[in-house]
Amino acid sequence: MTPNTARRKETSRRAILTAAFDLSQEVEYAKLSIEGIAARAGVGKQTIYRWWPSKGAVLFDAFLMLSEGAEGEQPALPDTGDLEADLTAVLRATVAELNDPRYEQPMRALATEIAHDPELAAAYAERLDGPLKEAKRQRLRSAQRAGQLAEGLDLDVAVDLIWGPVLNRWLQRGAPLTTEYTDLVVTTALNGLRSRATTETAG
Amino acid sequence: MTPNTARRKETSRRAILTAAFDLSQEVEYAKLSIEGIAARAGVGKQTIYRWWPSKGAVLFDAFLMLSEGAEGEQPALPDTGDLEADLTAVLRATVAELNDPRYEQPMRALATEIAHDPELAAAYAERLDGPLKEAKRQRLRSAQRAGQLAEGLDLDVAVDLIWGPVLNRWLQRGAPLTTEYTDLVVTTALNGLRSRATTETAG
Amino acid sequence: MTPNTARRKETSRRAILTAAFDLSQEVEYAKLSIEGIAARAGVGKQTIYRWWPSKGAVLFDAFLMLSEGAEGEQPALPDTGDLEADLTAVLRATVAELNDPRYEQPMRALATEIAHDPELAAAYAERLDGPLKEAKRQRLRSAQRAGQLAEGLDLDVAVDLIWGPVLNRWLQRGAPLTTEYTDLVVTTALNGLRSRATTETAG
Amino acid sequence: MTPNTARRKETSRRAILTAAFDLSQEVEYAKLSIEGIAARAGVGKQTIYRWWPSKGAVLFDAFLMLSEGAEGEQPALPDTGDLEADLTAVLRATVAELNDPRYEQPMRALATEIAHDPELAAAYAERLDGPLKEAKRQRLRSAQRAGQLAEGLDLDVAVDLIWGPVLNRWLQRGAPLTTEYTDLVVTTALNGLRSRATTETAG
DNA sequence: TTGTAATCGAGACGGTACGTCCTGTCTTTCC
DNA sequence: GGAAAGACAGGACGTACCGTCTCGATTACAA
Repeated sequence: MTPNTARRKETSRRAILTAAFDLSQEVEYAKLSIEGIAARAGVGKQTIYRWWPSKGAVLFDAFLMLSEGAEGEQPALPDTGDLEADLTAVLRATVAELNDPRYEQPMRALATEIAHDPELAAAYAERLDGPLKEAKRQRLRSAQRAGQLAEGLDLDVAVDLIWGPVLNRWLQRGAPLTTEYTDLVVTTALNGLRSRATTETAG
Repeated sequence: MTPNTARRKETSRRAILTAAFDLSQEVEYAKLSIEGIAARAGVGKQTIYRWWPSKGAVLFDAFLMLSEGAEGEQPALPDTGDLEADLTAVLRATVAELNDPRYEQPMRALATEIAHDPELAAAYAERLDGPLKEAKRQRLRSAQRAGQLAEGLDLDVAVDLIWGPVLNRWLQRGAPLTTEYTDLVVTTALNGLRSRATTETAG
Repeated sequence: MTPNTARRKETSRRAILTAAFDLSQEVEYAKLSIEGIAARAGVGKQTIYRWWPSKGAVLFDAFLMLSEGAEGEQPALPDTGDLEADLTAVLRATVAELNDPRYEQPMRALATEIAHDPELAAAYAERLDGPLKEAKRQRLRSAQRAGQLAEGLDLDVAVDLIWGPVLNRWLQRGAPLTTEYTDLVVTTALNGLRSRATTETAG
Repeated sequence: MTPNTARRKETSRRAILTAAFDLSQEVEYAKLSIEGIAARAGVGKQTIYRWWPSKGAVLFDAFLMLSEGAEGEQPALPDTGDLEADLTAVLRATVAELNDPRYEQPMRALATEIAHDPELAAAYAERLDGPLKEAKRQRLRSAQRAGQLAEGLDLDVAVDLIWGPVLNRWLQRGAPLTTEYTDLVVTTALNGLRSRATTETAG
């Protein structure tokens, strides 16, 4: 039932993933079709259906191929010792990527597929977002060890507190995603919403 | 060119919106079709195409109808004076709604339509999310006036800092959305990530 | 369930039948596809599937359209009083048609569809072959009344005895279908296989 | 180019022919596929494509295998001296076979392949129908020598006059194929259509 | 006795067509 | 003129086969 991976044709696999990624930026999401991907890749439709369970899974693998090609396995955030500066810099890069016409539509496509497909979401969490999230946690852990972050801090929550607002604003298009906004998110997340005076004098 | 709203049949309009909402929870998103909505509503397809520009717009109006029916126009967050308790309670209610099988699929459907359609996003931001966001801002403003929140705080960012992580985790399915998580988000957002000692000595 | 014939688009119907007939002579039978007919006719596939149950049924209607266009309702065989001459002439015309490149492939296509589809065969027997067969019977009946044919003769069998060998040789390609052959079939069928002497002395 | 027959695997060949024949009676003609035959025979598709040029050729060989297995090489018609009785008996057996569910569909399948494939038709005429037709001619020749059939009779035409109507009615499904019909065909073919009185008095 | 070359089962491949579903438009008929 | 109904051209779906191809694994002939 599961096809024999050994006999798989690597050139076709790459052609499909490349076609999927390229088309997802060229045509609007609703018109991204398996038929179109197969045609662009010069491949029979069955070759796609044989190896991937859904359009979203193809897209996911396309991103995976890209990320594997680009990175030297373990990604890491910059660590200059200045956490706020480092986070600000990273988020500015993220904003640039999210607004980059080469990536925006493909990323929206993947994000919405994930929103409707738990299995795909799990794969994403594990294989694409996982390493990235670990890098983020590492940077925060480093700052925590240096006494810059609260001791009892839940690092997962901390990561969400910084990236959650940004990703949510981007995906839901509440407002344009700017570096001013992300800079402010970093500062506010680090300092918290509370009035300093209140807490400090209370202490 | 624009159809005459005066002659519009209200019963058909409501039937369409009800059918759209109901179907969006019954069938998986990919199988939600205008054809299906029309059939369920007992309405000609043209009646939908005449009044709405897209499937997402129908869904949007369906939510609008629901929200108008339920609320007395201006929504407001509870204000007991204890900000953390109030936010925690509100977020717990939000989690319950996001996880409610009656709303989860329809909300995901609307969210993904928004992610691909700027016009729809603008309508959402203005008419559905707008009043809600204003209520959130109001609650924070009240706390700010009471000296509980930092003076220079950007309330839009503050709102995002609390709701962004939650909505992002829900939509991207990074992990199950629990009240433990949202409670922690509230506390962490209010207190900030930084170590108190650090900031104080640094100040 | 059954589509509403009243709203049917006549131009599409004719385009489909014309395309079906034309393609059945241009491409080899195995490559005659509904998809191809729809494309040639400039029609959606569904329009074919809506009105015809099978490829053979389309082909059948194509022949029906042709025959209705050509004939003034009741076909008749020539009746000069000389039965053998009349039959010979008719069969020569039949041979010409069966060997005519415009008709050969379409007719083979229809014949083989009939061979596998009893419903289609019944429709053929009633609507296409029926009137023709009646004309053949009529001519024989006329000869019978004139005392030229045996009194107890079963006219259905008589018709088969003349046309059966011809059609069978054509369809099964046992040997080239020539007028020499059909002339001989007519003579032999009329006279019978038996030696005259034998029967007479036996009588 | 031509594969080496010496190395051919006989068990696969038989499995293929058996599967082809069996499937041609089990599934409707349009669903008879090389893929299905290979699967049923437990054979790679290439093994079929290596040795046969077409589906019809496989079917033809399947019939050939059957006919060689059953018969002692030269078939012969019964010759009791009573031609009419002998022909009637043979045709009754033919009718039984044509109506036998074990043979009907396979025979229709072969017949329609032949109708579209001249090469296959030639092979059929020579190797399958040839010996049978020779036997029919032999029986008629015997009767002719005994003075029962007209001297100048063309035996090929004579054979067609008897079997043509039967095969044509069977293949085109004009009407159910019964022994009453074939009995009548034999009698009528032998006696001819003409009125005896006419010919006799004319003589 | 051991290559070595062809056949074999298996099944992936680029394609074509299937028959179904839906899109967005159009037309008919009723109200 | 809006509405229900639904036919229409078109396009994508996911499946089934086509005929070709490549892969080891037999298998038989020649060295």
